[in-house]
Amino acid sequence: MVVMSTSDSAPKFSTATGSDVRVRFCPSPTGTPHVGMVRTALFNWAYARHTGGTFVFRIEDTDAARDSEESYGQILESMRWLGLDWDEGIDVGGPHGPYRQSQRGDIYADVAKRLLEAGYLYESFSTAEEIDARNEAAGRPKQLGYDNYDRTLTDEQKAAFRAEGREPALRFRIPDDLDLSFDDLVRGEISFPAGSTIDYVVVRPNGAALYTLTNPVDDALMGVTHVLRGEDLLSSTPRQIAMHNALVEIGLETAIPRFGHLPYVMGEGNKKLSKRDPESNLLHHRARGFIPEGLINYLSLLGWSIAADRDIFSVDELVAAFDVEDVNPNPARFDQKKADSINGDQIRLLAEADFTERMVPYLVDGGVIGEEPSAEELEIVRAAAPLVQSRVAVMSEVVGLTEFLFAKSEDIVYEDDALKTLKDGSLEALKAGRAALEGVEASAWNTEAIQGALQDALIDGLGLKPRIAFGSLRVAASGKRISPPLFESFEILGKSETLARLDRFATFLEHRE
RNA sequence: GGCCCCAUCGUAUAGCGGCCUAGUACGCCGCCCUCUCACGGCGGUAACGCGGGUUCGAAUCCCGCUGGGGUCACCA
Repeated sequence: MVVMSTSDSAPKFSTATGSDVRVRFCPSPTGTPHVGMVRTALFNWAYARHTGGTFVFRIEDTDAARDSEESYGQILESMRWLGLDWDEGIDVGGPHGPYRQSQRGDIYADVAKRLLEAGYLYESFSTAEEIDARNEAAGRPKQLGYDNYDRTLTDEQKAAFRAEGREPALRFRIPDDLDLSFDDLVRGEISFPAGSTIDYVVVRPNGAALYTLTNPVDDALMGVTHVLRGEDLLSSTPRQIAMHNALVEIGLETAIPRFGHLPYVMGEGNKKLSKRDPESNLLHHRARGFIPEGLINYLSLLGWSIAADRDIFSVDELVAAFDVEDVNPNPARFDQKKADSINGDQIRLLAEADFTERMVPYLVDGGVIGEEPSAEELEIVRAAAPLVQSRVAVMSEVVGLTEFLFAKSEDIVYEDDALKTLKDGSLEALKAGRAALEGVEASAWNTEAIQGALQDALIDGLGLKPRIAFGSLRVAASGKRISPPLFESFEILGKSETLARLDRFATFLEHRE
């Protein structure tokens, strides 16, 4: 028996590897940047950098009703903040521009015309209401959707519709008896049976091309070899492959891109992390104090891992190790605690000077220092940095931890939980401590001297437990139960400010009795 | 409902037939360090959804079930 080869009609997928790899990130600018979107951008970028290929960045703003310039700006800013640079696309240009789909209308009109002439597209006059009505009349479940009704419209029928003033949408004709299969980069072989994919609209009656056309057309024109995108697009892949087949046939491209569907990023419960959820908002994470290194590190752990026994790594290490084929297909939950922990680890890895610089905008935002910080303020920031670097998981925490260093003694607020830690003898310790510090020469006012004086007077002299001895001093200085190391803090405050705080707190305690 | 995807500690993952009495990290608990809190160190808690196969041997391969998710727009 002779087995007929089907290879002539079988789809030809890209075989590009190494520096021939071309991937793209193509968000549509609706709403604030979402962590799932960022993770998609990250994996595309990492794959391009890993292979030495090309990373294309284009914007799919074909829906004027939903797209916004604000969102566009936020996406660009986020990409730059994260350091995800692109080789072709927005702002940097390239051979296949423009890279905003809203500026490529003529291109889509031309391709649609060629597709229509070649018979891949047909005119469809059915409205959603008419389709529903027909399904109902035929006892066909409404969920089955479009019924391919307009495929067989005669010229007379079309003319009649036009005579009524109706203009057709353009639909793509899905081949009837062809299973649509592909080898997913992260999931392996996936096949959709013939008949499970229905004809879909690619151009509106007003001539506006839809994502269903613009996305594959631009991938073809821009030479994209690997499409790495969210799992939510998985079920639309068969119709895109059918479209790519047509694009190959009309000579717009030579091969179909390979597809890889990245797992969802889930939120609480079992739902996709929604746009409403603050955890999904990249800007929110940045405001809280995620550093790019931390966010990238954590996000790459959602569906991927660098090694069996390690999860803290640099962006360079990610690039060196990343391969889409290693991506895990199951959905991952966004775990804020783990994310914070990873971010804290990355913060600790920062050089002290780098960390110091990064503190500044958070301190400005927190109202702790001025928009244009004074030299004195910056000096305090510099001195405080090493005290807090190992104490924060997110940068915004530096505000609460250091604000007392910039405050005036009269502005210190003694917090309730701090006051509760005070035991009998606190006032005595406070006064003894004050006396001891009074004896430290202003010219020798440093951590060692401060610690020595306090140690001698309170621990050795009065025989107090360190916890008792220093507890009240801590509250006096910061008003809080938790603070950076005491002696260092006193050094930064300076002798007179330190004594003023001890005096003020002593007065406070006496009046409270 | 049709079609598709997914299934290891609470979470993220390692594991791609024997190295697994299942490793790591976060979380949680305990201890140590310690002027508070962190950092750091040590230890503990906790998982292969179920049922059939295949195999000398299965977390790993196959089938079924169950469970979860997605998608069925003139949005992207």
